[in-house]
This record gives sequence, C-alpha cells and structure tokens, in this order.
Amino acid sequence: MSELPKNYDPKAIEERWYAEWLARGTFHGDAARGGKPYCIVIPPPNVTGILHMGHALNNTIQDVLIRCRRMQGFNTTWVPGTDHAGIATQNVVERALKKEGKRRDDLGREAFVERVWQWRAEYGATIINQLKKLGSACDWERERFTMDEGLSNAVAEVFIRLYEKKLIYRGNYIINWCPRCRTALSDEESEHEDLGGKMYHIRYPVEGGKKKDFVVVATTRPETLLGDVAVAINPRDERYRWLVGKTLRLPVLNRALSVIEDDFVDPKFGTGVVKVTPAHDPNDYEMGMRHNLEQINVMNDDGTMNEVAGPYAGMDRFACRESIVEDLKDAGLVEKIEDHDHAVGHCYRCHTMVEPRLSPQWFVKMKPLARPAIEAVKDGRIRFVPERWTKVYLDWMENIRDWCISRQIWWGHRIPVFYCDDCSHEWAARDKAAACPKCGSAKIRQDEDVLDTWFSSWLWPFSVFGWPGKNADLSFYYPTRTLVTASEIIFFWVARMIMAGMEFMGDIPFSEVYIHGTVRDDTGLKMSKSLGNSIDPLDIIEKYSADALRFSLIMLTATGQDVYVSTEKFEIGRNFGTKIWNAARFMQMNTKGEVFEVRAPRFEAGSLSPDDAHILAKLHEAITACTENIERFRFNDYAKAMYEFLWHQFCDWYVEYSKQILFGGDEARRRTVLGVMHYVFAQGLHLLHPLMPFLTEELWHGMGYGKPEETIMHAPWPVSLDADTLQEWGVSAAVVNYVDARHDLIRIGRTLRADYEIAPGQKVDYTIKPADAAAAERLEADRATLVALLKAGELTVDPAFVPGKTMPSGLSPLGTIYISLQGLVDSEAEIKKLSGQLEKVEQDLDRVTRKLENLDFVSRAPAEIVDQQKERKRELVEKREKLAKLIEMLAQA
RNA sequence: GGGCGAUUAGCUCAGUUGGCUAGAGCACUUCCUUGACAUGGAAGGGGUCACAAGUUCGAGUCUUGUAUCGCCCA
Repeated sequence: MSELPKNYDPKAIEERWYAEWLARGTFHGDAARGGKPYCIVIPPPNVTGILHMGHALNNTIQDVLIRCRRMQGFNTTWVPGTDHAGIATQNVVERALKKEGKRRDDLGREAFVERVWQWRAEYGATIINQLKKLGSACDWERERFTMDEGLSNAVAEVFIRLYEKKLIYRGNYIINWCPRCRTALSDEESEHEDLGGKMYHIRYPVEGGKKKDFVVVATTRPETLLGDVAVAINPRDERYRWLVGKTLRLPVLNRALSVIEDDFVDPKFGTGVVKVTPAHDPNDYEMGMRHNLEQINVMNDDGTMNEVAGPYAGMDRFACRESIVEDLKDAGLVEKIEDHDHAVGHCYRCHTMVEPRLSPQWFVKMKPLARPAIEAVKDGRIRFVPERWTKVYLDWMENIRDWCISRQIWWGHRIPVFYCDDCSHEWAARDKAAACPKCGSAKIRQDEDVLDTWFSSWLWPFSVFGWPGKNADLSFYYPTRTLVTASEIIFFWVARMIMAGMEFMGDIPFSEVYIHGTVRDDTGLKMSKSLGNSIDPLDIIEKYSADALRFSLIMLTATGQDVYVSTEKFEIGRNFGTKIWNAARFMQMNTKGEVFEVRAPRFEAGSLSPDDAHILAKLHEAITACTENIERFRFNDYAKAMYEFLWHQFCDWYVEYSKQILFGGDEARRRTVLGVMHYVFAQGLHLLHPLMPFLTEELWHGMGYGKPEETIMHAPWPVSLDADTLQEWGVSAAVVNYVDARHDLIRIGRTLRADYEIAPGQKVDYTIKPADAAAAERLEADRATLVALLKAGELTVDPAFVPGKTMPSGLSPLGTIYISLQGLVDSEAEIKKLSGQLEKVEQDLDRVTRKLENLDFVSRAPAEIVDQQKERKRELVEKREKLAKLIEMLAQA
C-alpha cells in the first residue's frame, strides 16, 4: 500500500490509467473467450464531430453499462467508431477549399474525395480521442468507420439485395432540397421550424371576363407562381362553381391556367382557391398527377430562379419573392398580405430553408421492411426504456414513407447502379463491369449520386462485425444487447437499424433501447454552438476531472428526462471524489500496513458492534440498490445510492464512529473496525467503479486491494449477501433500526448544543433517560460512542433520572436527552421551542385520531396500515405527555 | 391541427404498485480551521405538490377538464 498524496490530482491519474488500460487490453472482448455475451454498439458520432455534453452523457451511460457487465462476468464488447457524415464532412472540406479560393468542381470528383480522406486522416480522430478522455472503455481494436472497406461492402450488398427485390427504385418526385448543400434530403433531415411568415393573397384574372373579374389565391411562396399550371377548387365549394371551365391568366408570365376540381382543396383554408405548382409542392405534385398537369420547374439547384422565370431569371428565390410581390402590387394584383405562422423545413446540416423540388432520386420502399420491425417491438423482443418511446416509434413506423436515399454530393458510398448509354440497360453491381451485360457496349457509366449516410449506419450493429462475411464474433455478439441513444435519432437511426436487422440478419439488432434526455443549459435551451451556450465537456474534465463530469452528469439525469447543466453543477462530482479520496487517506493513516481481507471476509457476531453491523447492512442495501438501478436504467438513482452510502453512511457516521476505536486502546476492536472499514470501502469502490473509473482504480491500488498487475475493471461486481449470512455476522433489522434511532438521538443532542450556542469543541454533560429497558441496555453499552459523537463531558444513561427544572431537552424514540447547563437556560426560549413542538404533535395527533375514528378507514385499509397509524398515535400521545411535562416544569422554574 | 412530456422548496430535480409525517443536491442562515476532508463539519430556515372537479377509508401519485411551458410529427 503506497501512501496516498494529500491532494488528489485527477489529471495525472486519469491519463495514466487510461494508457494502462489500453496497454493491458482490458477493453477488448472476443468471442473465443466464450461466456455470456454483452455487446453495445456505439451510436457512431460524426467524423467531423467534437465532443459535446450530449456525447458525454450518452457515452458515460454506455460506459457504466459495459463496465458493470464486465465486472458481472459477461463477455463484453463496446464497439466504437465514427460515421462519415456525408453532407457535414463535405461541407467542412468545401469550406477549407474555399479558403484556398477553390471549389470542389475545380478538383473534380476523384481529387475531391481524396482530399476528404486526407482531411479525415488529419482530423477524423478528434472525437475518438475525446471519448478516450472521458474514460470510455471501448473495444478500440474493433473501431470502425462507415466508409471502411468492410462497411462499404455491406452497403453495396444491401443496396443490391434491395434493388433486386425491387425495394429500391428511382423516380421523379418532390423531395426536400437544400439549395446550399445542393442535394436532396430525406424527410427526417428536413427539420420543421415555426416561422412568422406572410400569406400573400394574389388576384388571378379570369380570361374573357371584365377587368374586375379575378379570383384570389393565397400562397406563402409567391415566387413559385411562376411554375403554376392551374388553380384548384373543392368540387363541393359552391362559391366557385362559376369558375369551372374558365381559363385564368397567370400574372406576370401571362400563362393560361386551367381550373381543376380536387377534394384535396380545403374550402376553409385561405380563400378556398389554391394555385397549383406541381414541380414545387408535394400536394400540388399529387394533384398534378391526378389531373395530368405539366410540371414546370422554375428554380436552379442553388435556389436561384431559372430561365423559365422570365424576368426573374438568375434572382435568388427570396429576392424573387420580394420583387414579384412589388410587381404584383404595381399591377394592382395584390389583394392583401397577412401575417401567417407556418412550419418550414430547414436543412439539418446547414439550416438553410429547404425547397420542395421535383427531381429524380432513389428511394427505398419502406412498408415491407417496416412490418417485421413493428412486430419485433410489439411482441416485446425489443423494449424501449422509457416505455413511452414505443408509441413514438410505432406511430412513425405505421405511417412510414419511402426513404429518399440519394444525395447529390461526392463524399459517401456511390450508388452501385450502372447505365448503358447504348441500350439504356440499368443494373446494380458491386463493381463496374467492362461492358454492358445486355448489349456488350462499353459506353457504361455509374450513377453520380451517393447514398445517405444513414444508409450505412442502419447496418451498424452487424456491419461492424464484418457482415456479409460470417465469423464467430458476429454470431456471438449479434444481436447486441443495449442501444443507448437520444430521442432525436429514433427515426433516423434506431427504427432503420431494426428494419435492417430484421431484413438482413433475420433477427433484432438489440433487445433494449435506452433513450436518454437532451442536455440543455440551465435556462432550458438545447446546447448549441450557434447559441454559444454550450459547455465543453473537455473544459469540465480539465477543471474538475472526467470522473467528476461523469458522476455529475449521471446524478443530474433523471431517467429519460432532459438534463440542465451549468459549470457549477459539476462541483458535485468533484466534491464527491475529494471526499472519497480523503476517506481513503484517513483509513490509510490508521491502517499501518496491516492487510485485511476485502473480498469475502468472515465476521463473527460476537465481535461486531451495532455500528459495525449497521454499516455492513447499509453496504448490502447499497449493493442491491445499485445493481437494481443499473438494471432498470435508473442511473441517477444508482449515483444517488452511492453518494448517500459513501458520503452519509460511511463518512458521516461510520468513519466518525471509528475514530474513538482507532484512537483507543482496544486492539481487537481496532482490528475488527479496520476490517469492516476496508471491506466496506473496497466493495464501495467496486460499486462506484462504472461511474468514476479513474478514482476507483487509483484508490483500489493505492489501498492495496488488488495486485499491481490486476485491475478493478475485472474485480467482481458486489453481490448482496442473503439475510442468513448477515444474521451470522449479527446484522439484523433490529440492530439497524437501533443504530438509525441512535443517530437521531445524537442529532437531537447536537441540536441542543447548537440551540445553546455551545462551541463545537466545548464539552458538555448529557443525561439520557431511556424509553425502556432494552434501550437502556443498548445505550449504556454504547456510552463511549455517544460521548464521542456528542463531544460530551459526562454522559449518563439513567432510567430513573429526574431532570432539574430548567434542563433543555430533546425527545427521541430511544429516550429523552437532557443537556446540563448551569444558570444558562433561557426558560422562555425553551418553552417556546417545546410549545412549538407540542403544537405540531397535537396537529399530527388530531389527524391520526380522526383517521382511526373513521370506521371506513379501520375496516377498509389494510391491517398493516391501520397498525402503523395506531403505533403512531401511541408515539404521539407519549410525546405529547412528555412535552407537556417538560413545559410545565420550565414554567414553574 | 395531432401526439408526447412537464408543472413539487429560491434553483435543478427525485418521489416506482395510491398509505407522505413530501425528500435530495445546490443556494441561503448560524456556528466551527477539532488529529481524512473548508472541494469540509455541525445545526437550521424554507413547500396550499399549477388550478378545478371527481374516484377512494386515504390522492403529490389515479380519472376528467383548465392554464402555462417544452418537445416531436403534420
């Protein structure tokens, strides 16, 4: 046992232990070792990512699970990695190019992709290194990247299989288009945001009518009217019957517009007449298909207006909007402009307003894939925690829409589809063939688009193990066990992984999905770089330690609820770490090189004091609580149980109790107490290890609980002892209750000191009048402890005690405690205090009495509850009498 | 518009099958550098459990409605 330094220096300790763990390969799991598998796959962070609090929470939870399961003897692996984040990464590299005055087109596709790989080599490990700082026990030998060869194979395999099953198709549809990233997005990647916009009411002249004949259409995007081909009304809307068969003139462009009737039109919305722009709105597109209308695209892929827009060609869409409204106003065609709030899609990568746009894209047909994935959740093979997410998942799955998977960017898995320019044959294949398989032509080309990044991450739980290849690890670790993630990506990722697992592995990808909350700042806002309210986990690690960050985050995170953090809140973990460190130092100072059995010690009933028994009982309560709370994903309750146990039970009571023994002369008692202490503390370190891995490892070695070549990571997870074994040690409910009650008695005694402003160092005499003979005996036996903890001068336990008239006193179930003060008593204040207590007792008594007089209560409530109330009444009556007597005596004085 | 969640101490939150005499951490007040720890110790103050009605012997907990806030989806 090496001597612990006075101050805890987490930085050096954390770096040293992480390197040591890596060197020893303690994080690695292998099918060959056999046993029960426990596997987590990390939600792969973006390769462009930097660690934020959300990651810190997400990974701490996974680490807690993995470390706990490893200690419980499971064959564990936590597979880490990153995803290639197509759009985000391409944006980053394009920004870098821009600084050199270049665009991606200047490099060409191949050179650009090469450039991205260079970027990845240089910066791609950032978040991985940050995860290491956090202490994450990832199986780094298994680290994967979604653009790796193996994972790319899996992507191609999956694409080809779905293509051949006709579950992937290409078509011209309205998709969400980001004009800045210049690519299509899936529905999930378009984030709706409520905006205060305008509703423009525009007059469309009726052809052949008089000058004043027009109809008013309402739109939020007037620039799209350039693509109008019709106006629509509801067939049952009598107001507009007269319009049927008429032709309207599109303002500005003067295009002829037909009038169509369609049930889709809501007569109550706007004016009841809608313009129809099939190339720029999903609903209009549908109507256009139903009525066989032309699709006129008026925009370029960068959000500027194209040549069809006539006078507005070349203008940005928003400039065009302003300009066209001005022109319409000048022409007297604007009826009115109203404020109108509506939800508008924004690109989830760059937050540019999404433009619904008609374009040829690749889609996955989702309904057939969804069916088995719905079943897997409905029949309980996959369980969401908290359970309410099940409904969110099912609602989405049951209304699932086809998934747009093509992206018009270069960084990603290129779509493995080839075209023959001669015979127009189209086929999917892993590699480019030399010639068209149908006509033999050499004029073949590959599709230009790449796949959505999620098209590779939905395969993650099996692609990381080398699928479609077969191997022992894949069959051993798949299905994985627990997926830990945030609610934001249930649709993006979780749902799709379930579908992919069912489709390609024929089995669920994981059996439990734990959805944790979002990390927010202390005013409730989501942390984001743009708001400038984010707290960098690395700053917290730097300031307080990774253990402090981990502990505080978990302690603050109620199951599945959002977390509100501020820098100061991480003091919780730091302070807790310091407290434990100092408790260890205290023990070490008093151990003098002796060695104690800390794994499976045996204690004899006769040698344990009530306080020894009490802390052993509390330890075993803590073991049960921690184990269950981890099992049930109640991590904050786990953290709280550790905090309560180590700080309040162990440090506040047991260490304080131990001092009189350790500094006293009874050598046998000293050894027993030290034995209990080390056992309890060592087990406590084991329990705490998943939360504070560094501190616990350091102390475990520092205290000599393991050999240098061992690690607490492989120490067995504590198992709570059965009642029989505890009974053999003399640990019983009776003794625990007694010590708890004695703690209360001591607290009451200390309050008396505080009330009379007796300095903590000053000794004062106490007398305890025990409530009964049993209490008398126990308190007498524990007199030394009472003296020590009350800092008493004389302490007498006297059943026959008759207090002086002006002795301040406190009531406890074990007895009444009196403090001896000569001539110092403020009778009036004492009477006031006791009267206050009496008032409270009388209120309580009144309530209990009424309850017990209620026949309904007595007859209907369980006997146990009724007895409890009777007991309470008895206690209250007794207390009332005692208080009354004390007050009476003071009043006479 | 539909769905979900929240509303408990000054703040952030627990409170699991209804039995509560409503807890914790932080903050606050008083005292204390006593031989692990001031990143600490001892003691203390602080609550109409958002509101209303209902079910029940009993409601912070269940039901319905209202209000406010947040999130997701359209």
